[in-house]
Amino acid sequence: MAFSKKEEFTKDDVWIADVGKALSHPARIRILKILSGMNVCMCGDIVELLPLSQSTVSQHLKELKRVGLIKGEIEGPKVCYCVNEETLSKAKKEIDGLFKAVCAC
Amino acid sequence: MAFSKKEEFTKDDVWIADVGKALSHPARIRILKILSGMNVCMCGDIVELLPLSQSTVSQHLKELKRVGLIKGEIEGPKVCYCVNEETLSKAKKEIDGLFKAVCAC
DNA sequence: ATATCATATCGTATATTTACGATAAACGAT
DNA sequence: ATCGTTTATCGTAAATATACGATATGATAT
Repeated sequence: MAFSKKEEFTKDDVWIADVGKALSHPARIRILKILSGMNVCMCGDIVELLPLSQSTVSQHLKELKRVGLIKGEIEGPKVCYCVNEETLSKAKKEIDGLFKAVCAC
Repeated sequence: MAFSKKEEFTKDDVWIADVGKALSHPARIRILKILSGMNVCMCGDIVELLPLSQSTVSQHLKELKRVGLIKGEIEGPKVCYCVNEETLSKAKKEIDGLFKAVCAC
């Protein structure tokens, strides 16, 4: 973006777009699914389930954490990740609202 | 992406990610909302409602069209855009499914 | 034929994303 | 104190995304 114009949009639209961005890579969709159901899950476990290097997975986790869709608790040398139900719930509501506003579905 | 590894994920995950990408810019969220309710809408009308140049808006429309969230019909010299209820409906269902899989919401 | 209008595409600059290996940082165990 | 384990960050390269002005395209009207 040759200096992005995101300031010129509403907070709501920017937030939905941010969630969209977090969901815009299949690895991150996969990570969310992996974390679901589990109470916690280590980064290393996720790395083993994905065709990506440890550092790349760490970046994807960071992006999901940035928007708040997951959270990570440091537990000794490990970090235990889990989905953030609160933000996910908010995201679902916002996206539902968008679809409701945009089409009859 | 130093040659993306998207082939290594499931079709479903790639598709949801693709929808996420289409929704990952506030201008495109805005465009969807603008098109909603209207049967059709010209590109030029949208340009006037956004703080972006005509060529940039055209690119955003192209991205939305790529995933199928909107469609454009050529009508004389104009192109009339409208939301694609069919794809939006599918997108809503898939995203709902993701959220249902991922959290209790 | 030519002028006009609407839109897409091209060329370009800059920013961001994705990916990796290598290294650093933080902790527990020996 | 040093070692192994786990994760984050740095450095880097290549691909994409965002934005714009300029130009091309395609259709209608004169």
